[in-house]
Amino acid sequence: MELPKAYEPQKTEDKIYQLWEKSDFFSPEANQSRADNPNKNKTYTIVIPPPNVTGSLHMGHALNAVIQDILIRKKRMEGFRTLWVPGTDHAGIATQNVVEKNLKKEGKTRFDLGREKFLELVWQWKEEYGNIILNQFKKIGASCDWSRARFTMDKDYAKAVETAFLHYHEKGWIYQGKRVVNWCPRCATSLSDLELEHQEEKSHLWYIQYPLALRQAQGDDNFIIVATTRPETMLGDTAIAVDPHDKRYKKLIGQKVIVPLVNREIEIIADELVDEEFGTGAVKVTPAHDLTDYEIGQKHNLAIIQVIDEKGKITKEAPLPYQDMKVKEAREKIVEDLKAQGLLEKIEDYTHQVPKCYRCAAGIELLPSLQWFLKMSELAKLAIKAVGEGKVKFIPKNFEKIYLDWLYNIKDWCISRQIWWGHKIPIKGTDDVLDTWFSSALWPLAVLGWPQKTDDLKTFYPTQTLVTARDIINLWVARMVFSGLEFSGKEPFQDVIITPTVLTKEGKRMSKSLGTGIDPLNLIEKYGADATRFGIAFQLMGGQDMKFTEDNIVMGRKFCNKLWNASRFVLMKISETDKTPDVNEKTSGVKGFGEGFRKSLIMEKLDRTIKSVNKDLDNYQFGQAAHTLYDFFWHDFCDQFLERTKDKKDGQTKAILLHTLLTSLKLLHPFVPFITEEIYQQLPIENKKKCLMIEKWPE
RNA sequence: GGGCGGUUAGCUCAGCGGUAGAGCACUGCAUUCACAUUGCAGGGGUCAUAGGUUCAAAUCCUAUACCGCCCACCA
Repeated sequence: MELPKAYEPQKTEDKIYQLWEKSDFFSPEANQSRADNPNKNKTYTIVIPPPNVTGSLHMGHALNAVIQDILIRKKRMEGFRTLWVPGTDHAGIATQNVVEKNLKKEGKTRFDLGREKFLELVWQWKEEYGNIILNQFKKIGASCDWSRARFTMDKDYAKAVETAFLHYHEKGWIYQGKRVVNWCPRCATSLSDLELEHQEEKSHLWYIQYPLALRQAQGDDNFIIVATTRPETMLGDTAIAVDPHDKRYKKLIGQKVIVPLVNREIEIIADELVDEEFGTGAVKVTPAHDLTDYEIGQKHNLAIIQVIDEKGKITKEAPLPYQDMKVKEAREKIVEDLKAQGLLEKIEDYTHQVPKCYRCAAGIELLPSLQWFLKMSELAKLAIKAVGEGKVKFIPKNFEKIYLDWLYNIKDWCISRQIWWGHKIPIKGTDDVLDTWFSSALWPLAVLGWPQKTDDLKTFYPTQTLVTARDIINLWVARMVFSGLEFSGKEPFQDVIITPTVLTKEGKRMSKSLGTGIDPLNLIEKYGADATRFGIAFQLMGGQDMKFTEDNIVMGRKFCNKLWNASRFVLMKISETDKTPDVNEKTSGVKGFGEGFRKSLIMEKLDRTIKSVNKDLDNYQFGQAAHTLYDFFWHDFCDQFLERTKDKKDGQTKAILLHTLLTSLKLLHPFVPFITEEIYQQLPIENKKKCLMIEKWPE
């Protein structure tokens, strides 16, 4: 068979992917063809981190998919019953926002449509776009079992969510209460702490005089000054607090002051939570709109006056002139009014971190709201223990700290959201839906059929390896660990590989809105999926970040071409005689070519390469393995050995050529599956399998 | 404010106690014999800075400076 001179990925990849899909070897039922397979009763399962139905493939997904595919393909060749479960996440707020945005183009809001109609639209969106990203995973060569694809709002999945909720409820861990929560005025919903993003903002510290209700003795100040970053919340002040040890204010404790503009009389109280070093050492207390203030309020039995509502506007609890103003307007007017009354002592520049919604970047308000909470103390203990005892391991290990720090300081989880797209809270009279992460937390269990006692659950749970990004270690990974333990008694996975964050070459975050992203599909189109995969893998050297450069993909393409042409050479060389060398799975299986076969330099190097690649992959050192394979194949095999065979025609040389090529193809297959499969299909070997994908992995 | 990671050739990164390496880029030569997406040869680095440990430090320790990320109720 004549191979073209240059490898043409565009002509090969779809064809090869179809070959694989037709073979059914992506499913664990079909890939156990070898009788001599010592691993045939062992399973190896990965569940994909389900991408949001809003998105399309970005470099983070590509990186994530490449790693998982390398792992699963190697295990499959080792004879494990491998299962890689794909799927998508309904991504509550994110998806709802996308659909709302579309609606806005027609000048409508979701409230114009009503809940039912709006949800129909979201489902339509899901049907239309939900699988796009999964199809893009196919482009990159992902060997998922597509027949087992799941969506977090499938009917069965909803059953799992309901079961989990009711289980917690029965245990008394779920409660409803009015608490000060993070509120996104744009999305009109509560958010958990993990759903906030902090952004630095240049603002001011306003120093405001609060006049004392009773005039003090001559010579004393007749007011107390507080410093605040949020003057507008003074409308809801119900106390002034100072550090109990602060000598400056000792004699004022217990005195009353008048809240300017509001004319409410409030008390000066003492509380340990106040830091005498900051500002003036006196702080206004607004229990309705600040967590620390809320805490102080609880201790001192302060009234909670809500002056900001769910739309980010000033409520009727505030004086008339400010009512219905947006927070920002109210702030400006209040500062002006204070100035006019001579109560504004000074304004300082002040830079601080302000919370924003992680889905829409709107400024977060803290306000009292009736929400559902999940008690976390016992669940956190489970998750801590799993990592503490080494049942769940993070790679790299230092990410365990992020996980543990969060769990040690855990607060109860606000699980209700006031949006429409999601799992409804299974309690009558509640229209709220669950935090999208409540359902994601059940992913490894639910995709395998839990709470039903399915065969899949029995066979493939717990899974082995989770490959994910570090920004969802707590949001997702920690919650999967305690969910898995609570509902099955088993950790949902053993190893958690935290992938590097893909940055631009300049070291900036890749972002769609900034236009700094690189579309992996463009790379695939331009260089081929294998080149893209190899380029990515080559760069996976264990750093926390990865400044992405296309140069590596260029390298990947060159390497694939080298692989292609070396294979052409070997095939030409072999066809110089009629006799096809008898190459078996093991080096020793090559008959009739004498001792020289095993003792040749190239065979020794091949052997070292096999050992090295196995060791690296066992330790998840993907980049190192790729480098080793590159060096061996290009420099040892092509530059050295292959050059020296050009004037040789003996059988032994041919056997070594074919054997080394075949072994290299096997080792390279997890990295560059398409081209290796395409070449394998052309090899004149005995006992040829239907696909390289299920050939025996070299050990 | 706390924590984590980074700072090595023009660029992206390995090396982590014993005479500086790879890919890409660059220079010269070769060439239609698997591959020009090639081969051979080569140029290029006081390994962020300052101290310290050691016979020996890019590599260990301590500071400092930038860069990135995570966490945090200093109003």
